[in-house]
Amino acid sequence: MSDTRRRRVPRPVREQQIIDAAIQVFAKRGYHAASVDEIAELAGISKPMVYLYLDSKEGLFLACLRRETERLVAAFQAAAGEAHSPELRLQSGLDAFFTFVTEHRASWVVLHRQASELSPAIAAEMAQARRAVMEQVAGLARAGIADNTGGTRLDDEEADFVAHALVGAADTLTDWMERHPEESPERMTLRLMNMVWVGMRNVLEGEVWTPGEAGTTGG
Amino acid sequence: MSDTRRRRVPRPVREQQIIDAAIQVFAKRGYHAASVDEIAELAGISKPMVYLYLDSKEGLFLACLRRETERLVAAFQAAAGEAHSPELRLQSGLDAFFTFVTEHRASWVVLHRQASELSPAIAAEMAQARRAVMEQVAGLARAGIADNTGGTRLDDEEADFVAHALVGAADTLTDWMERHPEESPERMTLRLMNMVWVGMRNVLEGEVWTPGEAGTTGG
DNA sequence: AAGTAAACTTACTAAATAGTAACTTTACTG
DNA sequence: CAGTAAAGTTACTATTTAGTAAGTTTACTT
Repeated sequence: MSDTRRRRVPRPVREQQIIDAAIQVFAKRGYHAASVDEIAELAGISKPMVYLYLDSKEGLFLACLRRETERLVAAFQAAAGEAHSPELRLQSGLDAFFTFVTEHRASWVVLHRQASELSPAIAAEMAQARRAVMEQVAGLARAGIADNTGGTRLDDEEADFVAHALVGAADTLTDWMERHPEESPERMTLRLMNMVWVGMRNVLEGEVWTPGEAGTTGG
Repeated sequence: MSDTRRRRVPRPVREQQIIDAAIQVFAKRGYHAASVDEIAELAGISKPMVYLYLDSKEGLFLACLRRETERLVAAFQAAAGEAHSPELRLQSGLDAFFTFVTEHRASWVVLHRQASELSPAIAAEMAQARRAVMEQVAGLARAGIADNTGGTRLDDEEADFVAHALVGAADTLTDWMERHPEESPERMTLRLMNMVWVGMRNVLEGEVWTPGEAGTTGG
């Protein structure tokens, strides 16, 4: 309402608007089915502007990928950095993740659900972005469990296993969240921690689950 | 070597070969980037045959989706059906899942990593296929936990939460498996059960994880 | 060994769309 | 109030690729 006909937007602002639009369209259609024309239209400009500012469709996608990865990792780190124990850091980090995904659903789709159909250059950058997220979680898992058990340290392989399981669970749980809009990110985190935390300790303590011993360890 | 120039294959056989090829190409390139020409060439025939037998690109993709979903669900059910307790059924089911994914990696990519970029018709079928898999796991989770705790029953919402977390974890763990080829499906299942099973019981028993109580319940 | 139906091909059309060349318009500066 | 650089446009090309029409070849029957 402040300015209905605000043409002539300065470049840095326009670039972000283009990326905003691109994220929506990429998420909705997928990389190939997304047309640069549609992105340009949603951004309120014509196609050549997109090419002038972002070089190519691939460059545009990479810009989206970079910006959103940065935002997600920043949110995760900011949240985890505030907490005082490793366990609380994992909680805060998961919380930040669910909050981010709730508020930027399209971003997450772009970041995570475009595994195939991409050029090698994009695939490489994608893998790296994924590794960055995974490394955050793996770090917390490793530190958290080591702390709880008094010094024993998960080796990188096991921490990585845990991180993959956690990120995967969190990812798919975003589908569940869509059908349960009443569920807050905080409650999502609690539920997931409930499911996973005790088990994570078990893995480390050698308290192995074995088929057939159902119910003998608990309650 | 049995027959170097085996032209003129009967239709049912050729159809399966086309679907085989399509799965590889769809998994490698994604739905849109995959060209019917490439699929035809990989199948050892020319493009019009694909259209004659499978109607359209969409029909071809749906055929892939249906056949592989059927196979996965069948493998899961067969494995789970053999076991005698709900807990063992979940174990067997997970085991079957990891085995399937190991042996048919491309199928899993097609089934699971093509969320966007699809026509409404395909998206609908995809969602249904996903629900079928999810329902298997949710059923086992519900039954398994109810059994262990002596009759208390997870409501559908919670069983669904658990199922989403499990399927999501298993999905992303396939990435981890790729970098750990020495890890058998059986060991994957054990690790995941270790991480998750005790926690699942906790969720149900109201043994709530709360921030700050780290390490008070365990060893 | 014809006859025939199923298996298969070549060679096209039509549409979509990434990317560009050549231009026009606005806002700001001296 | 010119001059100019940044912001923006229209109108094209070149390529890719889903889908088809019209024809050819092989295997199997009688």
